[in-house]
Amino acid sequence: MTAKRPKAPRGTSHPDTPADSGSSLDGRKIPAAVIKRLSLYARALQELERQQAEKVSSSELSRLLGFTSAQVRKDLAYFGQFGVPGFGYPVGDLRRNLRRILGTDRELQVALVGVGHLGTALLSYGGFTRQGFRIVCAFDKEVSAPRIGAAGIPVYHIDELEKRLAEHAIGFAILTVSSEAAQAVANRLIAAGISAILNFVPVRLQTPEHVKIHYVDLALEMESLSFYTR
Amino acid sequence: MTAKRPKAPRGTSHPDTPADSGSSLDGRKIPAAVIKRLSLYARALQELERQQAEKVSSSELSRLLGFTSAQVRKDLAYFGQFGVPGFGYPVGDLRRNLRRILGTDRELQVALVGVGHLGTALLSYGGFTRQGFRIVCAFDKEVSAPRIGAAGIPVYHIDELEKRLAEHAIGFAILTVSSEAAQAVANRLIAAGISAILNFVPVRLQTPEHVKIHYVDLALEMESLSFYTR
DNA sequence: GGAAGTCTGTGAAAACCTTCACGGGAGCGG
DNA sequence: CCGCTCCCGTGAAGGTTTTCACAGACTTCC
Ligand SMILES: NC(=O)c1ccc[n+]([C@@H]2O[C@H](COP(=O)([O-])OP(=O)(O)OC[C@H]3O[C@@H](n4cnc5c(N)ncnc54)[C@H](O)[C@@H]3O)[C@@H](O)[C@H]2O)c1
Ligand SMILES: NC(=O)c1ccc[n+]([C@@H]2O[C@H](COP(=O)([O-])OP(=O)(O)OC[C@H]3O[C@@H](n4cnc5c(N)ncnc54)[C@H](O)[C@@H]3O)[C@@H](O)[C@H]2O)c1
Repeated sequence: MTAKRPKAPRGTSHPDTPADSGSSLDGRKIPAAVIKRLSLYARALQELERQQAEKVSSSELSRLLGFTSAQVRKDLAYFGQFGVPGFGYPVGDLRRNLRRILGTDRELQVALVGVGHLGTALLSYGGFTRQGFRIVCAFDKEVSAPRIGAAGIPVYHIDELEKRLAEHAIGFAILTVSSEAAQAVANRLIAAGISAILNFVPVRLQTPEHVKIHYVDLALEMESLSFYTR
Repeated sequence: MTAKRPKAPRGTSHPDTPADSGSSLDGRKIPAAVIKRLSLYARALQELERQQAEKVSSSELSRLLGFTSAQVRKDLAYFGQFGVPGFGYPVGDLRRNLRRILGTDRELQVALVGVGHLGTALLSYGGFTRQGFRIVCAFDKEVSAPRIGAAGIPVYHIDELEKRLAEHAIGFAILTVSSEAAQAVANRLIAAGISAILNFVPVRLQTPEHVKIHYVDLALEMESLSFYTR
């Protein structure tokens, strides 16, 4: 008899690809949504600190950001006891703690790949530095010799990628190349030891588990808005 | 006796501000996350159609995007029965349906306010048009006379906002002004009848319920990545 | 035309996330 | 130092989203 051609990996069940969400820290599991809110708390505290506020209650914070007060308390409680009953949270203290938790208490070195329209706009944005990120250098394939780009950031030819990443101990990349180049560039970044990528290219990247990717997908946001207003 | 000063609206319970998610359509409630995935399905189908694929199964789609096949089926089932058992989903057909559901089967007219670094990059981006959006005109306060900006899009002084929005029947805005101006500009947009805003400014906007706002918050994404790689 | 195999749609279960509600600790005023 | 009030931390409840698992519908191939 002829052997049937094996169509697929076989097996009765197909576990598909699970959608991870959340990471564990210290034993407990932290929902991904909590981390995003942590950033918002940190930013609100920055503003409060600027206003010389000494304390803030969970309900004040929640009103400022549009959450419930219970959520604020629960989110913060994942990471320790920062509040004082009958008083609230000490602003400066909590802010310092959040920055430590998020890892933004130290300046993070970032590389940007793809100095086109969007890449250039990002290079000239001062807001990142304010939040503890520094774009140290940028790369493009259309650069014959190193040059100084927007905001005084050096732009190198993509061939120098590996060398420069190592030189500056960069662990973090922003990806704004064209769609066709995205996967190839991502591969090189990962091979060079990058551990996180903020990807503006509307392409789902294939990456090993240990590399964290966040997508910023503008067309998706627009379509989503479109749905809600039809 | 002296009357105590009324400290707060009173009441023993404080219902805080609830966090909405999802909207109702046709009676059922659609999770917000489903809508985002719908956009991704639509884009994947666009690519499949380009490759002349005639059909696609939920498991193929799920593999392409990194979800589970059950999720794909459930998401699509919110809106009707598009699949054929033993066959899969007809690519062209499903794509047309998704575009209709998302409202991207017609071209949507969009205005952009704040033609700075980021605004200019967005103006010169062709990808929106491909997805069914057209940035019709842009506004800035630093424009003395109407001029033609990137990609041939006219840039007007902000004073002309109301007039031009009405002229082009624009219902949709992208906000890339400076932080200080964001709330004021949003107010004007809303007063002018805009129903959705894609906001790049890291400021929580106060808006009436019927206006849908999506935030693109790059610093937040960076901080979030930072947490996961500490 | 029939049998084997594929793949959808969907209840039910599980996982996950948010809100409720309250005990009790901390400040504060007297 | 005491009592009163405020507000945190947290188990439990409630709600939402994802995954499982399967009946049945459709295709395909002989
Ligand atoms: N511009 C926008 O507003 C916008 C909006 C949403 C998404 N995006 C996405 O961001 C990406 C960039 O958009 P853009 O408008 O800046 O495009 P762009 O064409 O202006 O810039 C792309 C840059 O990447 C460089 N590049 C291409 N291949 C490379 C490689 N292998 N190595 C190094 N550099 C390489 C090009 O030389 C170019 O400078 C695109 O994927 C686009 O889909 C852009
Ligand atoms: N550039 C980036 O990469 C980036 C990244 C993340 C967030 N953002 C945010 O996007 C916004 C814009 O950033 P940018 O770098 O393009 O800044 P920018 O200063 O280059 O541009 C802001 C533009 O808005 C215009 N403007 C200010 N007030 C206005 C008003 N009342 N009416 C009309 N126009 C007005 C200014 O004239 C200027 O052209 C900022 O809020 C920033 O926080 C920018």
